Amino acid sequence: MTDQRRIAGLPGLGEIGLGNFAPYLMNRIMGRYNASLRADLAGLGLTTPKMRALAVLSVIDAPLIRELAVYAVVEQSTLSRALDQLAGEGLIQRETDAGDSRATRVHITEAGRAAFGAIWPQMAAAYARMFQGIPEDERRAFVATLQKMLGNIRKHDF
Amino acid sequence: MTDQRRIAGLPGLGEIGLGNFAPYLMNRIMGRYNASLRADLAGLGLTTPKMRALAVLSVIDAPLIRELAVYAVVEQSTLSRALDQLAGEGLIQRETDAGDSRATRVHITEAGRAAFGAIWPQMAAAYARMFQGIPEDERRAFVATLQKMLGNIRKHDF
DNA sequence: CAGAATTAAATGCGTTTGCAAATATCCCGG
DNA sequence: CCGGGATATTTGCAAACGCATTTAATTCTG
Repeated sequence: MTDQRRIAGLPGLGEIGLGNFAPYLMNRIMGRYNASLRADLAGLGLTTPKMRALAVLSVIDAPLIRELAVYAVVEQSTLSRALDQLAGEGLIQRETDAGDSRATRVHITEAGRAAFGAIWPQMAAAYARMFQGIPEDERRAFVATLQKMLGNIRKHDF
Repeated sequence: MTDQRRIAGLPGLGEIGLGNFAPYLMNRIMGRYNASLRADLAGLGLTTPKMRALAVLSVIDAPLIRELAVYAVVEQSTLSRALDQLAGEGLIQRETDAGDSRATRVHITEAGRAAFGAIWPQMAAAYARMFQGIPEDERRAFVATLQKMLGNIRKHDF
């Protein structure tokens, strides 16, 4: 089967090797990163979608919910429910868009910024561990490649 | 708040910028990659955990379930149930380990290889799109950095 | 070598998720 | 300016998930 595939012109996962297949490595790394963070978040009454919404909102002002869903990498229905909770806890506010009453803009509150501030050190620590021993120029090249990849994904919209 | 953080010596997410924060970019990219794949998988009666198990098993022979969980980046309890389904569909076989009767080794069947073969082209296509326009040496450097990162998180076990 | 502690895997259970459908609003062609 | 189609968000619902616990077997310790 593997041989058939290769003859057809498409190298199989076996030929590439798990440890050389970038999407595998990225899932593996982010799986750990996210699982680690989730444990920390639980102690603060946060979930991954809630934290991601706060993270984006700490940087982007008053996006529409559908934009926030893209930035935060959360399904819109999941985000909708996460925002219910965040609003109930006073960490964000929803406001109907001025020019389009279907749409909703989301604002972070001071309490929301404080909540994100409380987890940021753990995120930064996980980040630091991840890149430990990797020199600055290599980090920059890595991020530059990621940015190209994001551009590709956006363009092709998958 | 942001200023307080910086004064304390820790740059905030605002200073770094979402688009320069590697974990954010990686989550963003893999979020799309995984969501896209999930849609393709649904048509084949597969879920992400089932596909990941098959992917790893197509490359690693007869791992223990706990090893498979690590390689496949799936919670052990989730994997246990995914394996129930895969076994029911004849795509894998579970076998008690010879030297330790608590442990179970998992084997992929020919049908399992075929099932993975059916989705691999889509995975490969998503991979190709992701790295479109990125030259070979840059890809190699990127993967090398990922391998270092995986080493870091493994060593520190988070 | 008994029994405590550890490890592997499966399972119970409440929560979360994602898809699809519903609801509400907007935009455009005729 | 009316109706059909598009768009923004929410919600219903069944499936999936993850944590904690259970069951079973192994290993360590005194």
